[in-house]
Amino acid sequence: MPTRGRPRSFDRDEALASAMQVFWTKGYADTSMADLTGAMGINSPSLYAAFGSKEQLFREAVRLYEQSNSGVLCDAMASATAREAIEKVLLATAGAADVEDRPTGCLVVLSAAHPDALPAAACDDLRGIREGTLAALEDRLRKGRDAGEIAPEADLAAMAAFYATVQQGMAFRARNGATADELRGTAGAAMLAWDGLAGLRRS
Amino acid sequence: MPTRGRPRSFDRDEALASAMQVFWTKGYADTSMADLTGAMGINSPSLYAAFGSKEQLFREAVRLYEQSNSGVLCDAMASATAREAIEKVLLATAGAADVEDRPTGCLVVLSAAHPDALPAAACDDLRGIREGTLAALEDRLRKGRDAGEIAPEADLAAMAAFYATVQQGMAFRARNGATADELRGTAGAAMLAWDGLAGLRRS
DNA sequence: GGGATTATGTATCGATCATTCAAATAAGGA
DNA sequence: TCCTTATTTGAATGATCGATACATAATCCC
Repeated sequence: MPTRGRPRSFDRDEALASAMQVFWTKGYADTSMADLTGAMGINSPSLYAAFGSKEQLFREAVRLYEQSNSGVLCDAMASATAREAIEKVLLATAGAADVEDRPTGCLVVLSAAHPDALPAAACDDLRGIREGTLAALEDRLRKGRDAGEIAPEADLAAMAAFYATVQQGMAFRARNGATADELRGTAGAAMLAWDGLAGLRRS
Repeated sequence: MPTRGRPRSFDRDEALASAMQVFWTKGYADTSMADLTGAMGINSPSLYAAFGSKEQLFREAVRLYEQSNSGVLCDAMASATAREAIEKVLLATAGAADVEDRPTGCLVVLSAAHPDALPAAACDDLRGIREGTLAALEDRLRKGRDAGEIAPEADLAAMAAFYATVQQGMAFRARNGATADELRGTAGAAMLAWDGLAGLRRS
């Protein structure tokens, strides 16, 4: 927007990405301004001019994270069946543990381990994202039920909550060293509950 | 031990329990000495004299937490069947969300969301506890397999990892407002994977 | 009661926290 | 070229961090 004045000497998007990595790794409370300016390669006045405050920078980092990952969720939801969609989400979560130069475990989940340690607005942002993901899962299940893949009496909210819980648990395990293969095993285990949850169990 | 000198004016165990609650709620990084001394009702020199440092106090709080909860795990493991044992663990985890005057979610799990933010020794303690829990689950599964409840070819490590993952996910959801009933639903959902995991699925 | 010993409250340490001030610098518009 | 605007660097803000020094208070042993 501002065409006048001294031009910014750093790439705002790159700096934001660097900040996201730091928050992702250390969490909000334990990330200091020195950590951020060091990783971003700028001095604090530049950070404040470009992002406003540590809290606003965090919220923007969370937004970037969410935008970077929403594609994966959408792709998974676009699968032919609800079962495939859920399975893809879990497998994608597992596979992320193998990507190099990338912190392990979901930023949105891990950041919310101690909500009281977060600024209220940031906490609300995170909850909104989690609720959005949960709603996306439930919506996809509903479509699957309408398509006859899931019994009409199935508890779709409980089903979505279960798979979200598994995904969140996988985030913790990934953060603490679990390999992608181990997590894929867990994803597969969770899918073994599908028929029972979907009311398709042959008794 | 020291029978001489001025006696301590506070109950060390009570103070430790208070400290545990603070660490449990806010996490290690975001808990300040002021938080601790306020909750414990003592001044910082007394805290340092009795506990050594913030880090040592945290580690002791973790030990207290583990001791307070190991009974529940042992009781569950003592169930007649491996299936019951696992189910009891999950239901106990769910039920804890309803207990008043007690932070929600597992301290050991939630504290490990950002391992880099913890002192190394404390991080090792937490990992040890998690590995111990995992080993307990797997041992109980092995006993169940030996008793014929689980197929010989079942992957016990993957099975234990799955249920540990669910438990960790439940800890996270409890921390973010899930009710005990919602969590019990998730526990029940996880148990629907049992037959498949145990190799008992009738095809 | 006197001396040894340990805990306590107050007051503070240097370091680091998030944030901002001030002066120098680099661009566009006239 | 000079003015305006925006960003830069470098230093410094008050607050809070975890951790202590010191003098006082309370107990036991003798």
